Amino acid sequence: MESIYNHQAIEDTVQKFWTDNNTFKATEKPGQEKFYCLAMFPYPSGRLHMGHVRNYSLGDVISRYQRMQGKNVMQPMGWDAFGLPAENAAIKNKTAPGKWTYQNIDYMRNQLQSLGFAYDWNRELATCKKDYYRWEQWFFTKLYEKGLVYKKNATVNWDPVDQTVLANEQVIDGRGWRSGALVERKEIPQWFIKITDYAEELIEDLDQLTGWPEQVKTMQRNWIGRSQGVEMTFNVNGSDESFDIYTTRPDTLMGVTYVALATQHPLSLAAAENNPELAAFIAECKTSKTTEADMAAMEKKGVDTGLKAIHPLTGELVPVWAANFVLMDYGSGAVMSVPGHDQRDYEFAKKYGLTINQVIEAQEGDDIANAAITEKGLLINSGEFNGLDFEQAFKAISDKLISENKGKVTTNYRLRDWGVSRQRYWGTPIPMINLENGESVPVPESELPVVLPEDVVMNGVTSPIKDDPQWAKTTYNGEAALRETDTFDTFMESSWYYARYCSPNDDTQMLDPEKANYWLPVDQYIGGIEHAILHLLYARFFHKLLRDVGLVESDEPFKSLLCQGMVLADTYYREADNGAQEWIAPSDVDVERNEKGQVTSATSKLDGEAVISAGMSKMSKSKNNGIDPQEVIEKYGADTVRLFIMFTSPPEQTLEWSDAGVEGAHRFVKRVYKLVHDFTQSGNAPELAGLTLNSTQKNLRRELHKTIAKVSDDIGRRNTFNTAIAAIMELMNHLNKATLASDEDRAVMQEAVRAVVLMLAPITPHLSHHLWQFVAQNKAQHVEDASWPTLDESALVEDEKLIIVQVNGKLRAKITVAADAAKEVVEAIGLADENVVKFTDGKAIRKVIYVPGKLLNIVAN
RNA sequence: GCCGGUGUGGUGAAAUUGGUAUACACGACGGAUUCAAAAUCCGUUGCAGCAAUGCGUGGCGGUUCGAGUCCGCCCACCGGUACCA
Repeated sequence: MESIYNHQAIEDTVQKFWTDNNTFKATEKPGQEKFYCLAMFPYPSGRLHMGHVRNYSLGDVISRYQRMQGKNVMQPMGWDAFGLPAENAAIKNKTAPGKWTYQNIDYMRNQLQSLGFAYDWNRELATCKKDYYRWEQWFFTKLYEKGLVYKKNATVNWDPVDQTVLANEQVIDGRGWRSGALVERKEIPQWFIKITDYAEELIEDLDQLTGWPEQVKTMQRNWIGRSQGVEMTFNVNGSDESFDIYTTRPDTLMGVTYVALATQHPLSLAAAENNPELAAFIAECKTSKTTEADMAAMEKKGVDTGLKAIHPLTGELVPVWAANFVLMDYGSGAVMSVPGHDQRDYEFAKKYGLTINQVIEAQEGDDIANAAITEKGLLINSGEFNGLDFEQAFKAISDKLISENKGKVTTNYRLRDWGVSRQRYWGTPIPMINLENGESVPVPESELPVVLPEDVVMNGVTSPIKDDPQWAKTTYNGEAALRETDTFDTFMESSWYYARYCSPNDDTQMLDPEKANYWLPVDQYIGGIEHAILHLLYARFFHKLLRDVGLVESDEPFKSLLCQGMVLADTYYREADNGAQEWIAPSDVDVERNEKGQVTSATSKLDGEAVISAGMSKMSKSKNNGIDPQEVIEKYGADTVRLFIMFTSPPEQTLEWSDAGVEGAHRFVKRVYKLVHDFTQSGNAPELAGLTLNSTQKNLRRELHKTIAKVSDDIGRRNTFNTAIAAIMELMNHLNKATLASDEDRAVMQEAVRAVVLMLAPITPHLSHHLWQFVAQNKAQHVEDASWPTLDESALVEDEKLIIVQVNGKLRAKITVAADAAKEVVEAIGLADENVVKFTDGKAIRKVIYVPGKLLNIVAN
């Protein structure tokens, strides 16, 4: 064994060993407990950043730990390869999205391999390959046959200058990022999948997911947003027209003083024909933002349509307004307004001088003159319903509406159907054909896949398959027809990749049910908390669709979920002439900070000009703030990088990236190497069995087994790898002070060194592989085939306990007592303590609280 | 806006079930080794105070013998908000 730690030589050799021996190839073994460990696959953005390193280190540590527990582990890796950044990069670098993507994959695969992750590379897949997306197309046509797919109009961001649809991310301050034009809302036909048909099951099955973080389940529950309410019809005065509204507060129905319609509601549009003010308002609203956050934050505006609606219970006429906060896409495009009891309606009514009626009793502190009374209470000013509480009023009012055939009680969901159409090139072509008569039909199975051409030139505006007059041309039943030129939302690909990994090369079917049912569900899924809703909800939905087509048996795809916190880095930008933001990498910026750490000035290293500091945000391609691990890997080695990222904080926590401390991790790795080296040089070490230990040796063994207990719990149950590493560091501090003089010393050290190497094996696998050759009992065994160290409970026994003595909750003494000392004994020793006496002298002892083996609190006054 | 989360030394963080606040590291300072440096090793390190001790976990208030942990209100930051992935 070399005396100096050479990370490069060790890591190269060990990685070659893994490759040559196919160490991590996974196969179905019916007799052995399986463990499917999956970290969310990356978008091939070009280079790994520290967020990836964190994500994949977590997955690898868990995989290797489970393998040491005797499980049949499968850990695959692949590429979420379709998406918007490839198009942008292609335009910028004058290349094709496909070429750019494949280059990135090659580079990033190398980076992953250099980090030593235990992937079964035989299962690698890339979603942009037709072998993959053909099955997605096939599945979509199955869903179409099942009636789960439909087409309807939906709103997109339209850039009127570039004549193209923009993603939300490409709209900055209401303008297109390239053209700078004011973006408009535009309605275009798009394909939808009926996720709302599964809303109930998606909410109910959250209860089965005991291995999921509560916060993620809460977010999903709120997102799906089940509510009980009443749907009712308002008739328009003096016409045959009517419209429906839904409310969860029918108890406030008697307080309705106006109703609000979407500006795109047919009644609003009709009323605008001879109302120039309304027409102007509708036109103005065409440029309003489409995202929920912008909608909620914008100023609430409206215009009176002049129409009057008939209140379904009182028959009174209430004004009908067109308002910018009501959306035509969602629900019925109309809402009832109760300004007395809804804050948004209240502010709107105050602004436009509309009537505010109070129909719920005020609680203490409420004042209808200042704000709406939004909490529930007894009804007033509601005629026959006065005095009823919420539940009674809900029932009485809904019963009345039902009996008069004007409404019904319904369960509603906030969740909307999944719009899967994108007007982009770099995605899975939607396998539909549009006929001349306006109908759409699925591409017949025999003609699948619909292949996306990869050898294209991007003009920066239109999708190449939309530009090409030939690509869409096809025939259907002998008639000329056109293919759909939209592509799928990339969440489609990421909704089933976890299942495809079970039979990645099957070219006869989407999934091999036998293999899928062996491996699924995923035992441990790991990914960023930013996917808590969309990706994880779509994947859960897809799994249920796969089940209902008969491809899998389970109800849920991911048994346990570990959501890592984002890795953040500073962001800097500069505004281009057209108002677009040009993001500058933190490594290219010189920063000055004040003593609070706030940025006082930031300048580009490239040209010395000032740049704008935009705070911390998650590492991403779009903000150009990813920190590439390559430099650190080369300098310190993969083991150090892995150890550092796992040590630096618990996985769920958001991490503001800083490499301060990476040298400390490296120092630790070197200390482990040196300890093992020195031990191997110290002479023959017998096995422990039969030896008699002195108290120093016994104490060291206790430290060792306490550490084994803690590390096993931290990794196996708590997923707190940082504290596991801290515990090993503490043990190392003890071991470094131990002598190796006697056989007994060396026997204890041998046990400790073996345990340390094994406990570190999931975290620093190259180091452990290398060191295990020198310390294993069976020198022919590789560390990948070794078992997790066993805890010796008998080594943990302690004769004495440290008791904290408090007076009135404040620490006054620490006493050591026999481990089995009775309360009376501990109390007597505690009360007699000199410093305790000082604080109890002259006071009456009111109470003594004893927490066995831990704490004594004396209450005196 | 709404939903979810986070806030503890100079820094990353620990305290697992309400029981010693700051483990383990980083940095800083002092020392050993060295011709010197790097590397390595040893020691000190929340703030105030000579000390006893007091104060101290974003802010204000509460529950409790005892609160970083539980409850209420507030502030700041992060994620999501349906076309970034």
